[in-house]
Amino acid sequence: MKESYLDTTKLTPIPQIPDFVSIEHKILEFWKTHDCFNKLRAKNRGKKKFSFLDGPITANNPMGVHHAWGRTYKDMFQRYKAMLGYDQRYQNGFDCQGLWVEVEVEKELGFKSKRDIEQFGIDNFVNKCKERVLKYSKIQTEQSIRLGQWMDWENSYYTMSDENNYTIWYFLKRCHEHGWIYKGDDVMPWCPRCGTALSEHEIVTEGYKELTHPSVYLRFPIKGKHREYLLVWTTTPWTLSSNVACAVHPDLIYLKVKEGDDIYYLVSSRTSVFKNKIEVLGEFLGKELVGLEYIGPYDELPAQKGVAHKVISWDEVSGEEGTGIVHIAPGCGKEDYELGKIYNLAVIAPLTEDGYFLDNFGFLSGLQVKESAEIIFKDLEKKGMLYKIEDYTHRYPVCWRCNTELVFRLVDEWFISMKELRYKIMEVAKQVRWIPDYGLERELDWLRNMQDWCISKKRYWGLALPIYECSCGHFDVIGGKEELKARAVEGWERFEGHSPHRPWIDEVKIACKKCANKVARIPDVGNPWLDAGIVPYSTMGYLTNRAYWQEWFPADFVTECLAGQFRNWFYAILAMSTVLENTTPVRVILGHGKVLDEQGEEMHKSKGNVIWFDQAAETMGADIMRYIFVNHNPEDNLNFGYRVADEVKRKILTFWNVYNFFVTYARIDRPKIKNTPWALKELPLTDLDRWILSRLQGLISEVRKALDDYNPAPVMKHIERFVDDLSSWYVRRNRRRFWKSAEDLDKLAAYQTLYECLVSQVKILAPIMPFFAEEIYQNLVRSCDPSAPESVHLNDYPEVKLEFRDLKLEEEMDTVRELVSLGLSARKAGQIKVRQPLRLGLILGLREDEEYLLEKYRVILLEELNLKEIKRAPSQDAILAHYISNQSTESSRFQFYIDPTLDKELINEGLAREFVHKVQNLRKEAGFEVADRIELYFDGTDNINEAVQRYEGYIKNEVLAVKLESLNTAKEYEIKKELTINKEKAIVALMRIKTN
RNA sequence: GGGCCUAUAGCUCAGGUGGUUAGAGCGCGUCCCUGAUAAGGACGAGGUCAGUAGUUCGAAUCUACUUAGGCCCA
Repeated sequence: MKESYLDTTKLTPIPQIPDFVSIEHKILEFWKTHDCFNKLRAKNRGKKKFSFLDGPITANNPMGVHHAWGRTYKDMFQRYKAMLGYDQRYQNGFDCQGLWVEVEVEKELGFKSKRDIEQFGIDNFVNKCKERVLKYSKIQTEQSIRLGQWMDWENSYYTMSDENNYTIWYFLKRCHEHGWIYKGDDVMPWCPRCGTALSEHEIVTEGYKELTHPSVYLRFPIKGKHREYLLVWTTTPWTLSSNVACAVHPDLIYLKVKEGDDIYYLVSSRTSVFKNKIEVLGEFLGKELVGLEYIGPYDELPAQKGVAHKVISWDEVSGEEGTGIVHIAPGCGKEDYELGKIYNLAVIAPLTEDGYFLDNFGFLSGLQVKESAEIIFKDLEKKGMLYKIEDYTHRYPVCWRCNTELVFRLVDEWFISMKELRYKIMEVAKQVRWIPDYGLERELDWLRNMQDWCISKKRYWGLALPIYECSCGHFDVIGGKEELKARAVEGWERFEGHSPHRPWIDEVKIACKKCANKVARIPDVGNPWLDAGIVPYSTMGYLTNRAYWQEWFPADFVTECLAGQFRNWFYAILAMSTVLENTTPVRVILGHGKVLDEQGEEMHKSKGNVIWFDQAAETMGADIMRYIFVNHNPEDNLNFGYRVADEVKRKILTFWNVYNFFVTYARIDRPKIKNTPWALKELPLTDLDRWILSRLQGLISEVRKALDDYNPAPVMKHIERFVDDLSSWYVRRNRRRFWKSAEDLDKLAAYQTLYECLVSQVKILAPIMPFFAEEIYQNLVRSCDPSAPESVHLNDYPEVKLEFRDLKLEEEMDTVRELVSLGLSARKAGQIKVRQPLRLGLILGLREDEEYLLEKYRVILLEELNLKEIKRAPSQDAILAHYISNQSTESSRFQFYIDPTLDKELINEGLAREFVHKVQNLRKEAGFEVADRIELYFDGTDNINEAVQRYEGYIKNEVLAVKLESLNTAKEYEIKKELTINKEKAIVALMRIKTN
């Protein structure tokens, strides 16, 4: 960049208040027209690398404001690194496969069950899923662009891509080589509507609902005894069909009681369940019941044939609810199943995939599980096994997608064993820098406790698990497309040309390695976190371009929402990278909280408190949203809304005002500002100039430190503080340097200083508020300096210039501002307004070696406080009795005293200043322009007349009056008013002078 | 039941390694400024730092427990 003068005539006047939304649309157009993003990429190509990895967004719906939080971080850090010169990939990602897409498509098509899908045709259905993903990925792209995200949108990755799917195959094969893949039967939570098990990752807390079900007390006759019964309680009557045992706690006390003619066994703490008076016949420990045989409720069903029913011992039995005798059905409950393994119990699984009773369940067969309770109760009553029914409210799991009540079902699923792997992943997790740092603890806790990873799902749209299981029991895992082709013995030609999805992939059959039989792929699809977890490999060409992968792997940075990702994406990328390379896929993970409404409540469509992204962007503006997000502590949830947006707007408005101030006067003055900060070195800088420049270096240093440390929250605070210094001290103290008519170097120094502050500030803001920064940059820099980069985002990030740093000066200025504040406080205490000049201020507590400050900053102190003299008080003796001190003396080591004595001279000056003030108000009231010259006529009390005469020159100068005369000489005027000036009356008339 | 996090002014939040009088913004009150003006500024009121017990010369800060809320798991 060549040093040159700015052409300040090119500055465009700006509105009082920025219209963020319209600015943003204009800038979007500008970036597009000038291809700014590609110019940025070209600028940094081949330089040092910053590898950001995008966690895929589910392309299933339009994006919400909560997505905008993470995306703001993603964009901000990439923009920041770009301004530091880093080459980047800018790849966005879409998550495509999985049940959530299927559910939305089913809703669209009005489907109720898997049968509807199969009738429709799996190929048609899968194509619909693909279409939906493409539709919403396009919408999300548009929304992200609206947010200001700069990404290589043409090159977004899709988890449904061939490369992604085949890289997962490769991963699964590697797992299989370790012997970690197995088929397990387990009792899993199952959604009868979706017809699939829910993996451990999906049973989330919101997946439970408070529900009331009929619970039932039953009596099971004990074999070999007359009218003696086990009293048993259950909340899931349908599982009684599969009862094989009853469990008691071995160490709790049980009772044998008599009610009428019947004898019951139950735990001693639950006798309140009886309907009538009872008589206790005996008392013993639960273990004494173990081994008893009883007649089960459905022994007559074919499915129950040959099953012996016994009492077993279980430590988990509670004496606090039910009867202390627990009905056990290993085919219908997870814990029951575990117990069944220990006691070698029969496993009876009663339900089909969609929740109907199987054929060998007699009168129940073909019945929907949900409709079975009443029928079962009636049947039990008929058999004399029903004791009583009672409503019971409990937390019951429901399907997180369709809200259907879950059942537990015995299923064959495919798993990755965590036995060895979990400890390896834990080691890898420790290589990551977690922000917040407790993230590591959370992840390790999850890893310690997680079960084997269930990777299969009995659905249609998803990764085709490359598992080929032969009827002989042998199974193979295929590691890629080529391998499949080589092994194919049938159907390849029907598959070729299609994506590796159902139903096309299922055409291909291979030969079993063991028995040479033809083998089909298992019909299951994969867990979607496999899809997202592979992206550190698949998107960087692990299998197709290893050199490229090595350049970009591991990623330097990812950022996602904390909620859920420890068990989902963070877990998946760590697990898969551990298997493939035994190393971390990412160096830094920044997690952030959730977006709530302004009341701190979860946003829900049904509550009507949702703020949609599009609406927020078009109402408050994307930059304001970004400001809100960046300004927030990432680990805390964020209360988002229009009130907080207005607050933020007001803060940024201060900066806009300073910018406006600069533009207004620079357009009038046309100062010879240069386009480089080094011009400052040749100018006669004042202490205030040097002070704000030093503060600017401090700001740059703090902001860089925070961003380098992935710590965004303090950034806006630093910026706000600087803007406050700039506005309420630098500009306020220097106004007159800009206003004065002389074109001297002092004025130029002020302009050059303010310009440097504004331009640096704009660049500092660029990654955070890219539109706003661009808007100001185009006017402030680009319009007056054609040699400047075309976009603010093509600039280097500001660097600290140590030669402008002066910490001692900053300290001094802090002291000066503190003194001013104390002086104002003293005035307040004495109820003397600032417009009334005073003779003397005295400061107690100022050290002798600090006395020079009063000389050095004399003008500032005297002007700010409207004093004639300011002095250090060496001791209390210097303080006279009538002096007034500032109020709260404790907050400072200084005490500020003013002498409130007013003499004639001071009173006159005070009157003159008050007179000016009132006349200025009148000018405004009359609607004059700030630069309009006026004729001023007045008549007042003797005191006022005297003061006005005495300060005639000052008054004329301040109110731009060319004439200041007695009211009776006025021929015409535009406004005339009686004023009260310090309790004295005056009449004033103004006449604007016409300029041609 | 277990793990992690949080609790500071009416509201939203700052307060490395313990150190006198606990801060900011918004809101509120009083006032100032009026050439940034449907802005800006000053001053002020407002807090037993969730509670209890401990460690310490000294605790918002460290420890334990309790209570309330959040996230995750069982």
